[in-house]
Amino acid sequence: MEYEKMLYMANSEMPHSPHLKHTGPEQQFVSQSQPDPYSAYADNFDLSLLPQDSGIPTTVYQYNAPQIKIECVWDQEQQQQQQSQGQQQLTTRYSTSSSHQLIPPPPAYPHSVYPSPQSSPLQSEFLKFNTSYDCTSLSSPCPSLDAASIKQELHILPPSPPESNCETPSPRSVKAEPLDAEIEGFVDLNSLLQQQQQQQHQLPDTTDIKPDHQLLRECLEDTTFQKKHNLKPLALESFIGGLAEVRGDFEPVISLALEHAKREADAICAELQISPDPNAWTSAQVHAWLRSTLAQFKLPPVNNLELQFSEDGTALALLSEEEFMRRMPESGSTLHAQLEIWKMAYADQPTQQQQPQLEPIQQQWPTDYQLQNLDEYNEDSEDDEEMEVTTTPDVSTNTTTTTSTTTTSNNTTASGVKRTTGGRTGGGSHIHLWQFLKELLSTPQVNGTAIRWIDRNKGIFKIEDSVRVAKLWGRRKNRPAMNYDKLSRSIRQYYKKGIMKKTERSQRLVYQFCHPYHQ
DNA sequence: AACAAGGAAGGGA
DNA sequence: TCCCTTCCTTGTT
Repeated sequence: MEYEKMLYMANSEMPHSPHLKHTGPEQQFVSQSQPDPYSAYADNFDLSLLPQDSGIPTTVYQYNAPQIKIECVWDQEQQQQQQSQGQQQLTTRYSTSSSHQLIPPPPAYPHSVYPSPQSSPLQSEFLKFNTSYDCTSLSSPCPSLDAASIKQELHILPPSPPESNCETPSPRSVKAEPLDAEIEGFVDLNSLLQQQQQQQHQLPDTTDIKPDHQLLRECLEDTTFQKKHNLKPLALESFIGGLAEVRGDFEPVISLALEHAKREADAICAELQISPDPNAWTSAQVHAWLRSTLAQFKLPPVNNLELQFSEDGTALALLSEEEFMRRMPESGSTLHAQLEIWKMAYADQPTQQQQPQLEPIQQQWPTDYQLQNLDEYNEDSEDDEEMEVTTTPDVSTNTTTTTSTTTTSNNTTASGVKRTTGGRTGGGSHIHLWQFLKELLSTPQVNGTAIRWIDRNKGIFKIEDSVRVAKLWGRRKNRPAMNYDKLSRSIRQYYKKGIMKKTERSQRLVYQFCHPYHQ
């Protein structure tokens, strides 16, 4: 169900324009007005074309999720048939689909699970979620985003931008080979269908049997998510022109997922009277958050929670997933992943939203308006003038806007290194470059294609996408002309200051933090 | 061409 | 004064 969401793009307008619509086996696209603009969502997935049994390619990379829609309805036989019927419109519309057909996963990978060489906490969490997921919950009329769904959406992150010089494969090439560890993902519909069939076999006499992909139908017909976020179907034409053009469309989805996380967190903040910034939590607030998250995910309560976690928020944020797992084998992964989402969500906030802990109840996540600006901030716009514009948060949104302050929260980490949580002021930021790089490194789910750890213990990291890292740095500092040449010059200044050093074996784009800056 | 290294000048807090 | 930013040259990959 999650990949379905990727087909809809956040849009500020209702989808008044005619929809592409399947009308049955003929698969004719017709233009018609819809009383309910969302009613076409389920129709876009003509499940009658799916075989009832196995034998269909249901394991797909998330990246190519929209392609499953094409592939399911567009096998070769149908193509020939429809061409012979002279359905010029459809043929034209899908004339390039053959070149976009899903390439089967490499044979080295198992059918249902593509292992990730560097499975992130979020990925592992999703895998856990995927394998233990109760199919019946798919039909829930209220598909609120839980952590797993957010995580999955976070893993649809597009690869590096076209102008990038990194080695990240393009969306086209990504289909044919193992993906970058940080962006690969999959949807195993086959396992879902098998679970559904098993349930049907186990309950042969129940009247609740749902034939003909009823489960998927219910999922697709459930437009609560789309209505809630005013989403519209993704125009298939955009795929004809190449996935590169679609790349930017994924970013709103990512922001949407982040927005969900932030809003959920916002509610929890209000309930627990805690800051949205985990680094600002006291030990008691850490315990409150842990309990709340355990309850939220219906995880078993942990005995001696206070004894197990004596850290404050700053120290908690530094704990590894392994440490979480060691302390809480059943829940550690989920809690760590959830904490990563909180950290990532808070790190993305503009400075005016990052306030000291004086009034935690007033600390809010970005408003929709600010998230929109965040999208602009994240996208690779060449229009640098746009970034110079300072905006005032829109008080008409449904979150409370607080009085703007330009406080940058400085915390001291457990290692004693001063840590700044990435605030931005109107004219740039006081964040140091090395702190910014660590910030990027701390969110591999988002920035793993741009910068990643080579050896975290030694503080060695590699800039995979120098252009992107430089752009991110320039945007953070409000320096539109920033490029890697300048950024690397700044990094080299750290050699003299003892913040960074050259690696033993000099490698391009590989740097190393000096102790204790990488702690 | 992209990157590495480093000198020099200057700006902003 | 610090921390970059910007520009530059030279050398390497």
